Amino acid sequence: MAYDAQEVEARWQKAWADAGAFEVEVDSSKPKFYCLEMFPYPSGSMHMGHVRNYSIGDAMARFHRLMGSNVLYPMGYDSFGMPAENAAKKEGGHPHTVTHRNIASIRADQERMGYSYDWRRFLATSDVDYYHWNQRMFLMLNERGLVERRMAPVNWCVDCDTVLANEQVKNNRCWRCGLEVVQRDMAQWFLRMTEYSDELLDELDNIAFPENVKAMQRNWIGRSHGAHIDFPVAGSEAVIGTFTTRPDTIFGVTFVTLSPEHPLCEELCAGTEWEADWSKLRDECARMSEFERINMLKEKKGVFLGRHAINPLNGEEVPIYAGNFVVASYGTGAVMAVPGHDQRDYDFAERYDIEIRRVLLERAGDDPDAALSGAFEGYGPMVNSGRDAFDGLAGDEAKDAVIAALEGHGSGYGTIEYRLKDWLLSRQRFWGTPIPMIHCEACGIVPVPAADLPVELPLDVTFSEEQSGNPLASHDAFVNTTCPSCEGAAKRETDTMDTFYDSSWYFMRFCDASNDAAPFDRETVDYWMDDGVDLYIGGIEHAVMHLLYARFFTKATRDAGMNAVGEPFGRLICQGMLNAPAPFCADCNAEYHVDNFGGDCPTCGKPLGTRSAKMGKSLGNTISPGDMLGRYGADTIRLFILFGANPEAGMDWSDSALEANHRQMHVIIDAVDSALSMDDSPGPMDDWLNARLRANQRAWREAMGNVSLREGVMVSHFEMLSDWNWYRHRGGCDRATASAFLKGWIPMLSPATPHVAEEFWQMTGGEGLLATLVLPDAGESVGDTAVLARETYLRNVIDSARNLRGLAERHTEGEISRVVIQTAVAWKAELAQDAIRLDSEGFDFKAQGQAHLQSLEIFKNEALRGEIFQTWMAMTTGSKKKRGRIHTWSDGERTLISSGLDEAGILAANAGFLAAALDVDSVEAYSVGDGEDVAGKARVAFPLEPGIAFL
RNA sequence: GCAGGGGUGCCCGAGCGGUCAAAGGGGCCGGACUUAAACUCCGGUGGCAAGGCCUUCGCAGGUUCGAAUCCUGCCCCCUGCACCA
Repeated sequence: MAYDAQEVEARWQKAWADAGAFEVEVDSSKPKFYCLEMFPYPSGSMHMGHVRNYSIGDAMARFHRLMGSNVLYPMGYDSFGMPAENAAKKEGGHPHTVTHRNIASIRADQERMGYSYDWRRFLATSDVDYYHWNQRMFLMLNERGLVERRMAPVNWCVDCDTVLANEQVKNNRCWRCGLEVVQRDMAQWFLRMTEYSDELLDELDNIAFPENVKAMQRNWIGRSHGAHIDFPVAGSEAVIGTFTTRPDTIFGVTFVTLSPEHPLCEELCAGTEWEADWSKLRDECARMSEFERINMLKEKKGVFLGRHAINPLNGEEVPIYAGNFVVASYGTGAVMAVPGHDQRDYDFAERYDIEIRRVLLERAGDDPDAALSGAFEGYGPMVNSGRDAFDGLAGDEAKDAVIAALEGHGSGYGTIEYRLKDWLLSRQRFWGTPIPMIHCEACGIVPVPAADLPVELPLDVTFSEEQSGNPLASHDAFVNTTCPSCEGAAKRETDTMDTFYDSSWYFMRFCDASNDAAPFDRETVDYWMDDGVDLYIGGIEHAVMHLLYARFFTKATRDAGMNAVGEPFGRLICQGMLNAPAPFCADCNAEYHVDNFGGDCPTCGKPLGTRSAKMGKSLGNTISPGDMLGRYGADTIRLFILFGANPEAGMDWSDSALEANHRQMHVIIDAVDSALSMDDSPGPMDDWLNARLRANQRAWREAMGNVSLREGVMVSHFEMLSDWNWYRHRGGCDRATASAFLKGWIPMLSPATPHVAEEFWQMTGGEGLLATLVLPDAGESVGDTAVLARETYLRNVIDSARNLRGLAERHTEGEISRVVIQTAVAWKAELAQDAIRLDSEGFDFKAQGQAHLQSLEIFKNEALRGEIFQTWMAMTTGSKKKRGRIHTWSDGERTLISSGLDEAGILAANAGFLAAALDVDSVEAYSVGDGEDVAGKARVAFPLEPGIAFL
């Protein structure tokens, strides 16, 4: 077959589309498989990261179709967001136009790759028939008390002109533009995600996410068990509330630290000599840049506020400080300081010469008065509490006792703190879902009634570079409305929703994408979402944000009765990085733009080397999918991507490997061609090929089922081929066998290289489209083990002979021209059979092996005794370095031995083939004793390991 | 600092107690085919050696009859979080 990838691929893509091959509906008679890739933002054209993501997903979708599943595999676009708005400003258009242009482009790229999406389910979140349902869901969340509007200090990005959620701030910088984030106080809309903190955390134990993703989420939620403890201020009505995870150290408190922004600070020191120092510290912290903050980590600073706090359990007065290391937004923004048992407090106490007190022992029985040379942060029995009830208690017992005492005094209680904050939802941007709320002077804030939805984004807005702020706010027709409650004049909310909201439930919309009466139908979603999305593939960058929001949302809709499942994603696969070579300076440990290839390091001037680095714009080491498609076609790229690395592993782009994969495509095509031109001539290799097909299919099913695509492709695109080659090499040429082999093989080719596979399917006269075939399980035939083992035996003999050949050449004068193979003498084979039988009965060879041997008839032969003993030991117990053969023989080998394999017969029957494989004129094979003992090999001959002599 | 994941032959990568000098691929070398190959096929690719032995899976120890695989310590790399009380 002539291979024109462009023609073949376009033709089959059209055929699949015409046949609606990938369109699915709920069908409870079949197991479902929901395969989903993380929602792409349509940024123009597809990049290699996308190609890897979708090639993995498509292979899995196609595999599960072959396995008989009803596969839901949809595609759509997360199309709200700033880039389209910025592009619209640049070209003086509307983000809607930009968005749809980009969607058309990326979709065309995806279609060229041959991905098997059910395109009827296509959706774009910026289309009103999607965001309508965002608004409906918002009303639902509001009714359930999960929406809240409150003043809050928010992270503000000046460049993006909007607020950011905590999750969207990285190192105090905007996740999108990298500009430093500033704090502002604003009225904002929140979703009360913290209502689900515990479930979000606890359910992580039960879901199949990669460990690192779970760790990141746990870390992000940051649940700490501890106690709230109130420290009254001496000579004042004020009380300092603190949070601690170590109530067992309360008797070691020697000062209390407030964050400089804490409202009590000013109250405590106003008008005193201490005020100036405090306000200096506060201002310093307020205008601290990220860089300075990191430097500051090393320097713990504090100022005394001139007042003292009272330890509620022992009445002691301890000084109150403001400290730059206390975070205002975590816990209460105030910390009880225990320098003896907290390293940070220890450092602070040393610097300001505050008492360091031991109140825990490292080991029971230690000296309670032993000085501390650093903080002991472990758990140990309490000492020096001054109260009998506590000394000696340790760990949880100690904590519980202290909490009980605090609760008894009314000066504290056990509590739990979370690092997780509510989801700040509102954005002061245009290109997002309008929040369906109305501000009425008379009635306050009123939700838009469901019947009045959707609140649509106006299309008659012109964007320009000069504009600042949110165009919605100045769009009178949008803003001015009437109050649904009093019908008076009112104004619409002009904030729009964070785009992560859109992607928090899209996987449920895909299940029922054309529903125009509700976000989705419950029965439909319960069918597809049972146990969650079966395979969710995407990047690690969503480990916290998207995956946490989506989990929260699914639980909220579950509690609203909209769906049954609580965890949206059953199995998550985070694809590894895609790397490509980039110039690298080893001395500076820096990577540079590809423009520097072959040049010198811009920093130190030394010649640059090369290193694999994450593919990206900044280094310019990207590969264009379009170029590669034009050169090699989709199938080659897909094969390269899947065979290059397993989905979760990092992967290096390599032009030479890509070319090698393209050659592999040609080799497979040649093999299929050859299989189509066989004669009707059954031969001894037919059974072997059939057995290999069955064994390979089993291995392939297992690998693919585990998403070990590299292993799967290795079987389908490499091992099947080399088995075919071996079959031919061994003289196989039967039409019926070849045809059966192709029927089994071609479907295995389709997950990775669907276009050529479909072409082959047609060439071989396969029924219908391969894309919709269900591949029957080939199972296993009883004789397979023995058939495969016989061929393996032959190959092993060839391998050993090849290994020996080099040696033989050095010890033989003249050219080697023939090989004599002596197979093991009959009594050795009988011993082997005996050993295998005993082993299967659980015989203890160490304890009874020798006695058994001595009881055998053959052992009476004194001349053979030494050899019999050696052979028996080699078979059963083995030596120090090598285990007995009964432990190393494969099932196949045991079968061969037990069935009394005629080794010499097999070798003699294949003498011609062996001679060719070993590059000699002739090969002679006989059992030891049936011919001359050439080169003394008779003694070496062992069952399945014949003596081989080169002459 | 904390957490998660890693370090395997020239390179990429599998293996995770004995069948392991270690799958598979890339590269390189040799042979066959061919007018010629950048195609394809076959073989080789740690060292010595008539079947055995020595050295090797980040470094150093340990457990075991036996360790790439298990344990301890150390070094290095990647990823995330980071003054979280």
